[in-house]
Amino acid sequence: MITDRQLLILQAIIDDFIRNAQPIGSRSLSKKEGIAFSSATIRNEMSDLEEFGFLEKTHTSSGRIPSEKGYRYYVDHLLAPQSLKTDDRRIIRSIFADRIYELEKIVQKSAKILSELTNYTSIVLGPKVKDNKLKKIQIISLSRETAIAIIITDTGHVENKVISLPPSFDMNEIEKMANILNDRLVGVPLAELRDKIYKEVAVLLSQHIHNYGTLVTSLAETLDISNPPKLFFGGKTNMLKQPEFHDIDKVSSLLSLIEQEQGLYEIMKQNPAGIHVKIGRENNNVLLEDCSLITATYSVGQQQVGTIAILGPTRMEYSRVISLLEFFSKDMTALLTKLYQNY
Amino acid sequence: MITDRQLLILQAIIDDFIRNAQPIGSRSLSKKEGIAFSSATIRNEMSDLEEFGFLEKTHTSSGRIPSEKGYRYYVDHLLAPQSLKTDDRRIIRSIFADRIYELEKIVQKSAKILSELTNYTSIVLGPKVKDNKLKKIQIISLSRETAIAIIITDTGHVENKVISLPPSFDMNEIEKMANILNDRLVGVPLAELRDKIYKEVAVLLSQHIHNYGTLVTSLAETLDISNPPKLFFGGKTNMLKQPEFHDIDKVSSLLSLIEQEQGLYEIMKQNPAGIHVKIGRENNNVLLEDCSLITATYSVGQQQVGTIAILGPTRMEYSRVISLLEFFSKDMTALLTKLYQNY
DNA sequence: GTTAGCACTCTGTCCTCTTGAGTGCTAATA
DNA sequence: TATTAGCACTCAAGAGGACAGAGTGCTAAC
Repeated sequence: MITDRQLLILQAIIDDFIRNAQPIGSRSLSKKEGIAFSSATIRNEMSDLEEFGFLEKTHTSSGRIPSEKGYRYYVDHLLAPQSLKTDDRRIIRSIFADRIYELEKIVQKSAKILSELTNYTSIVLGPKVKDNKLKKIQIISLSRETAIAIIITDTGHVENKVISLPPSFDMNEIEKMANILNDRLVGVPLAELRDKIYKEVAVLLSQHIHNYGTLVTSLAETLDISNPPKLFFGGKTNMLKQPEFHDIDKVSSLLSLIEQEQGLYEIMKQNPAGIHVKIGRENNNVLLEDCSLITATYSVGQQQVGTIAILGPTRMEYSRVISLLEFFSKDMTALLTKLYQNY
Repeated sequence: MITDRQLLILQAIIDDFIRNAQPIGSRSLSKKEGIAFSSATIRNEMSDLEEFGFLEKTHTSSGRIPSEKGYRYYVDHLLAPQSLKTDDRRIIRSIFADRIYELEKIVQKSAKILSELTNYTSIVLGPKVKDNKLKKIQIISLSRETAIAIIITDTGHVENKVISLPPSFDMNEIEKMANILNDRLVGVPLAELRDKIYKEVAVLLSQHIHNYGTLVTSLAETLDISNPPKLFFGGKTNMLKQPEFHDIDKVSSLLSLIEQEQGLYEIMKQNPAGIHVKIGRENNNVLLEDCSLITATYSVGQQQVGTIAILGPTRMEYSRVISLLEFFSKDMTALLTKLYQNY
């Protein structure tokens, strides 16, 4: 079994490594405050910890560094729940201080501030709109061939799409069309609009509008708001500041992954409520082998709407980042709930 | 005076350096096709070219590399107008092939494709909306305290803003308000909306609407669409592939510049029509000392609406990039003119 | 005016040596 | 029996030297 002293040493090593990014040896560790045993004793304990798989060596006579398993144990058992500095609280609160009504702007600003606070890369998966329900749809004619559909959802999200009109469409019929759409589609989740248009609206349109054939397809396809939630980033280049990423090739492929978005989206979207830590290879992605990803979710009322994550090296300040995200996610949820729940 | 043979040599050196990123010496140059003189002769000519300031050495016994002045001469006088490969044409045309009606999407896609085609970073300054004229404004109530203003411009650009309503605002007055706004503001350039609201609309609102005081401020401030045009990027990380940016610190500060946007925006916004090349320090920015920026503009009809740029190392394939941008800007202008001019 | 030849220079690479920080093992100690 | 001191050993990183390769500038010959 693992002893208390071993845990003390493990914790000291990981804390030190997170700070200095350097392998740490028995002698320097023995000089640390709170460590009262000789370097020889520490060597023995380290050797045991290595056998358990919590530590690794970079070469035979180097100091030890934490292994993935070591970080995992540290995160699961050794993390002292650190309370946030008032400064940090204040800065996070400032995100929500301005009266901003657009969710996207809040999300964008959050990404920026979280990356500045942590010096890592922040990724925010914006609110899922496709679960939102249609509140109102407006159609405004633009030219002979095009009109704009403005879609407003129950959470206050607004989206506009250009729809193309059939060649000989009568402008007077726009209002009729809008009425039909509102009549039938209000309250329908955005993801189901397309279906509903084909199934219910098409019939009605055929009764009231000339030339409805191509119009139905055009409507159904443009109102199909199944576009995945947007990803927002902050501090994309913060990775470059970390000593473990001073290798151009590593950093290059990592940044490509970030820029591509697709890969990260897959990772972000499957996120259960609460705070989760994925360390190194737990991310199931070669490019993220040396990274850890800490995710948190935010909600409107009880409904979880988005995910926020911090991406850093495995040698990440877990404690601080977790506290930040906890605080942030609580505040964000509170704000969103207040703003949008009663629509 | 500079002789024809010197120009031939200068051109050969620059072409070679653009390809291989290695200083080039007299002997290897003498082996090149089209160069019929001995290495000694070339050495003499190179020495002259260096005296003129067109070439540099990295150290006393190294081969030569082009100086900024060398590139400048090359771009101004030696560039053979290269015609585009049909492949490239096809790919650029494909941007405009889909029936996309939203300008932003076209711009975004352009940035992506141009960066893929060149392997450099592309930057597109989106259309200036503030010169657009208001075509229609719609107001849709959202909650007790908020409503959405939808602003449509003569170029088909749509923007929505949340406006906050005074506490005891009567919902029935929304339509009245919208009518007043439309009546007074249609045809007004977006940049002047704010002014016009204070000067003309305020009076009218005071006559027809209770509680108009805070409403006017709220309207004026939210409808103030002086937000600068957006910047779109493609291939932000392409810089990392260039051998001259294999230095982390250099690349890090350059990417920060790109991520900040502000600096680049300043550079992009002041752009006269046509294609322009800025080499190294001509960019007036320490971080861009080793970069060249080639910009082109695009228009709707006669009105120039945006700028597109390619950012690469000074050792850039000027000829190819210029051809690409020329072709692109012509096509883009043609498409936009067709789509939006007759609104 | 052009070219051949030669002495010289600088970079990059390879090798060796040395130092310092670390380890593991063994024997002495509390 | 658990801890510590001591010692031999290992490895990385840095310094210094030797050397090959690619280049230059200059001078003299063509």
